[in-house]
Amino acid sequence: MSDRDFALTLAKGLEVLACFETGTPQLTLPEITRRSGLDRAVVRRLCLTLVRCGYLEEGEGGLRLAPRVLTLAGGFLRGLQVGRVVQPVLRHAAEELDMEVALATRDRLHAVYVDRAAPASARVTLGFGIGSALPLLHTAVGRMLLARSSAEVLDQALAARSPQPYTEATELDAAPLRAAVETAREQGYAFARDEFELGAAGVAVPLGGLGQVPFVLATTASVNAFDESGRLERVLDVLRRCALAIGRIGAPR
Amino acid sequence: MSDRDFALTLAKGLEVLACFETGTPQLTLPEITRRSGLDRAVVRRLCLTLVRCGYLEEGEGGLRLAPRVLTLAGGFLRGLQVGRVVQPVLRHAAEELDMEVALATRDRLHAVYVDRAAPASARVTLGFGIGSALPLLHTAVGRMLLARSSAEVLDQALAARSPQPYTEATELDAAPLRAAVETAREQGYAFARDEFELGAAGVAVPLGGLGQVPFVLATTASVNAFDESGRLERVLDVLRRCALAIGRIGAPR
DNA sequence: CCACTATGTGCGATTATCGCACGATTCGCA
DNA sequence: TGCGAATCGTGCGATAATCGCACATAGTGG
Repeated sequence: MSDRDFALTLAKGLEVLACFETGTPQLTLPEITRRSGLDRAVVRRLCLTLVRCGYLEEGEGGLRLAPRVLTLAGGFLRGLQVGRVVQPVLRHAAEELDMEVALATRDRLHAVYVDRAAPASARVTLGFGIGSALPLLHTAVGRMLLARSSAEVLDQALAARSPQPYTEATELDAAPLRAAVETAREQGYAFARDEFELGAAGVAVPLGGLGQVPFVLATTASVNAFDESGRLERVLDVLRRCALAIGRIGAPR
Repeated sequence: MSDRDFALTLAKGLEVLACFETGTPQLTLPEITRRSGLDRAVVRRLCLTLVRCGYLEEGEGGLRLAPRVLTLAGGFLRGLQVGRVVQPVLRHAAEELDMEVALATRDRLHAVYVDRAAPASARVTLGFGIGSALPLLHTAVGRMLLARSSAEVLDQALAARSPQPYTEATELDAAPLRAAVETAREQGYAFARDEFELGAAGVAVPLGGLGQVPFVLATTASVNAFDESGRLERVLDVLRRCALAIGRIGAPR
């Protein structure tokens, strides 16, 4: 049928795995069948394979991801030297700014946290950690990532944007969204507030990149944290020094 | 050939992915061929598939894991409510003890960090973060996990233990290792020092479990942090209250 | 009691996969 | 420059693995 160099069975198996990316703790066989659009018998056999390979495990009334996927992610993180070089820098910046600081990259049409640090004073968390996926269009991280991605990606993101707003401040029109990304590219940083979470604001700066994929450094805080005059400049300053300290990610090997 | 309910191609593809778990940043096609033992042409086609599905990306002279695996791990973590409930508890405990605190589980024959927090004062890090894999036999985390796993797992771990010691203090004989695990089971906590990293010591306590797989709470510090009399008791006390606060993991859904 | 949904699995046809083989290319080293 | 080793790309025929329909069972709720 399709390509000679494309293992269809593998792709379907990965498709099944991807059904769990949404964070649903448990999925039943019929649910996976619906989400993937594959044949019921095929899904069953693929799931059995995934269980035997240790990527899924069966709970009562459903399947869930196994710790195996963490080990895989660990391989990714170690390859990037996240534990040794990134984490200390983020921690330091988080304390200095008294804000949450994160390193993020892009997976398809989402921004994804690669590492993250919060200051000791932080009492409340938004619940985003390593592997959390955020929208590209309505967050500072996402817009900075888009500004450093190809035009095609921006088009795809706009085409795929959800018609439901996250908050009352969510921008839904294409033109202003394009403009926001363009602004981020021109001024070298992105800023967004209230569009994704009411009361939250974020700033993001670029950080070189690994191959095609851009990385960015971002910080999140409650909106009023940026009210103070000069605060934004200070945040940008710290983030940029932070970016220099981390350097070209994954480069030294 | 083999089972009717086992997708061989999918298993081989996962095998290829698993080659990257060791943390090697880049792998060339011939290297993957060697590690996996598969046919060269097969490896090539599987890798092409993995690239097209977004799990691998091609760098100069090699393949590496793509951010996609992070998104997958994010699904696992969200399913466990790690971001919202676990992380704040760990952070609090880390500050209270002024030590690194981690939640870990078992993947095959390794302990793997599910989440981790370090106190603000921490200037030096061992470089272990989410997804890091630690040996089961020579760490406190690992021994507590073994104490809560089946006897078969312990046997497998002993059979697979590396003949090279990590440090001069690494216990290599089977009998004392079995005894250490048994001790951990009896006294309800595990302690280890110097066996994995010279100068480092760790304590671990159980935390209920999700299905078959046990979870444990662990803390790490330099050996002399435990010299002070009564310190161990205090650490155990905090860790156990921490375990209660997290509760039966993944249970409330 | 029936309709609906979930589940397990046999089996024949299809076709995707395998893995050898041949050829091109690059690179290091003499 | 020229040679050998290693990497790489990819036809192609045979094989066997996969597909997906179909039948059968069980649990649930109206």
